Amino acid sequence: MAGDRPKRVTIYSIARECGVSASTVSRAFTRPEIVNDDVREKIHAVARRLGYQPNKAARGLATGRAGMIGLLVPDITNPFFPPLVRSIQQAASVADWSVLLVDADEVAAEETELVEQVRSQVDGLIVASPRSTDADLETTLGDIPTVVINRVVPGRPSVVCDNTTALTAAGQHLRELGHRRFALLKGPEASWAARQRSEAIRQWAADAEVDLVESGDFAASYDGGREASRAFLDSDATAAFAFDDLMACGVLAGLVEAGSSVPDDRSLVGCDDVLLARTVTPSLTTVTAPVGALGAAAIDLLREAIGGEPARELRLDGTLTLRASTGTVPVGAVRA
Amino acid sequence: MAGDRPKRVTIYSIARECGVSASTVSRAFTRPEIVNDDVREKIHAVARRLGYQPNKAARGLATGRAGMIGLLVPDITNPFFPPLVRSIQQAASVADWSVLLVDADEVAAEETELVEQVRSQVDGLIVASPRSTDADLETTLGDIPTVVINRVVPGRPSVVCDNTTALTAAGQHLRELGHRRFALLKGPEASWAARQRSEAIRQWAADAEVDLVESGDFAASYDGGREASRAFLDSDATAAFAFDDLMACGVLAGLVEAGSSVPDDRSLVGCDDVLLARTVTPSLTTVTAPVGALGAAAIDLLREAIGGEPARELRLDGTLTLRASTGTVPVGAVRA
DNA sequence: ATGAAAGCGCTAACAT
DNA sequence: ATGTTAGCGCTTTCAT
Repeated sequence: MAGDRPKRVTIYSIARECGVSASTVSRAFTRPEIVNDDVREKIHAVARRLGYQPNKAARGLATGRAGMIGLLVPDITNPFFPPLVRSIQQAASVADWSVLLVDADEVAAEETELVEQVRSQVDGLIVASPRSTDADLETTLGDIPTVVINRVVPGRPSVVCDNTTALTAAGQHLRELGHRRFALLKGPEASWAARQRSEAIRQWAADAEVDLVESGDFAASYDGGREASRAFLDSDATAAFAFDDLMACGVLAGLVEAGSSVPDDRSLVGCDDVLLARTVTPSLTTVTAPVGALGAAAIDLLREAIGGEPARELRLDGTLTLRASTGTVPVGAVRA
Repeated sequence: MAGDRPKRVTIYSIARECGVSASTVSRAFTRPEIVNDDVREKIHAVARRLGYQPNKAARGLATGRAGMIGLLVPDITNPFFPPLVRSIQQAASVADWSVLLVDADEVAAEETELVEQVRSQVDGLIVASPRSTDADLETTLGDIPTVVINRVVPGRPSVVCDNTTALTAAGQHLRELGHRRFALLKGPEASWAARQRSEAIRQWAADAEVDLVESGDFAASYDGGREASRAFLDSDATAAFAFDDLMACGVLAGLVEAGSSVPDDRSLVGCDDVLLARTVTPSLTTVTAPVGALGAAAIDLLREAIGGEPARELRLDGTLTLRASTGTVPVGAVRA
């Protein structure tokens, strides 16, 4: 019967077993090169045999480095975030960081409180698409190294997915399909990304000299999209930009329910390219976000921030992905 | 300019500021009732002013309680998990636990290694739908309090969603719609839930005296479903049970592509009732899992396990949710 | 190259 | 009710 681990395995138990001091054991793990080959081998062997795992809390206490980062998301339930969480976690683990996930449940007030709670236990923070105001963020974040995803906060390192180019391309695409009147179904005003996307589309519409009717903001959810579909129907636009894919799916459902067919009667483009975008019928023309790169960049920036390097603002371009939700404008729809 | 927090705020800085000992400060937070009202007030006031946050690592070191639990999921990207993660996190936070999320990326070998890594930093573990074998789980888990979700592991507390009743109801429903020949599109053999679901359906089919053709196992993913759709088409079944909604969506896509219409030509039922199930066209008849209750129960069980209480095995019933993917058997499809 | 000792921030006896 | 002290497991000077 192997595996009779009586109590906890610490550097002390190992030290005793090996006839060395605890410091040597510690060194054998943290700076192996400075301990003699034979004793290092022995220590490692014993450690493995005993199933030793360094106590991160203790190490953190001693070093001031927690070995953990906090990841704050507004809504883990939103399909945009799980892949992002994964990519961040993967990048974090190569930097030897665990990830403390915190879900704010889409309420801004929670965000600041939650940050307050985790700040003592982490080396740094990644906050994704926060809903709080800049001012609130600034005061609760204080001097804890933080990188912001999909938002730009003055003085903080950030990495955003820039959808401007792709959204412009989407507009052009629709224009070539004959559309001249567009609906902009706006996302939550509190979302930086929503504002950025709206601005990009506004800009494009002005340049392209097409009509744009804005409505919203709507919740970044399926139900928000249902609501938005009414606005789409009420406008006499033939094509719409939804804030994100989730909302677009709701719009789709609303349109179908109202007897409007996509893409035959109306065209629709989403944003983010979440799983849903591919599985919905018709599949969504959307802007694909570079989620993997986003996560990796966030970790890089965080490392820099902890190292005291100046804050950088990264922008990674989304790319237009053509699918089935966009088509030629229906005959007779083009106004005089 | 407020906010010049010189160094770190500890119980000592507060103690000094208040002219009391550190222990009193500590007590003011951990057992407020045993310290005099006036000094408690003062301590709290100063703490608030200085922005004191107790250092969880230190507290954990001293108490042996980490204030953190680990949550291991096989694939955060699978839409079943985010709502579960949320419900667990909410339940955990009322027990004053933070949640360390660990994504195994669907590879069983990772699971044991990841468990190894976090076990030292958490009070307990919740492992959701693990893919590892019982034996592997048992050895890596060792004596760390653990509750298992959607799987039964001898000797461990567990809470599962029992889909037997609902699946049986689904079968009955389909039978009433005239279906007599069914396809069972099986999920990953390593998944306990998959085996359980298959068994339930097998049982029902035998009792109901209908034909059942099994195929799989298929990956619990959209692509797995695409693959499974072939098997469905090859069998001459008129209705199929997919392992889960995600797979069902893939099946749907495969059928559509092959020119088969749901529910006109074939019926399909999923399982879990993830967001996708509602948004896909046609929306999926599926078994709704009580995700909130699952999370709450898991935390309860974990608390019990940590308290040394004997392991309980909870089963929470899923409920059948009728939607648009099931319909009457097509004329002529009923065999002699 | 290794050991001894102090200390990270906190809690928990044990005094008083 | 409050102060003193020791110690959680680890790292890190400082000696040797």
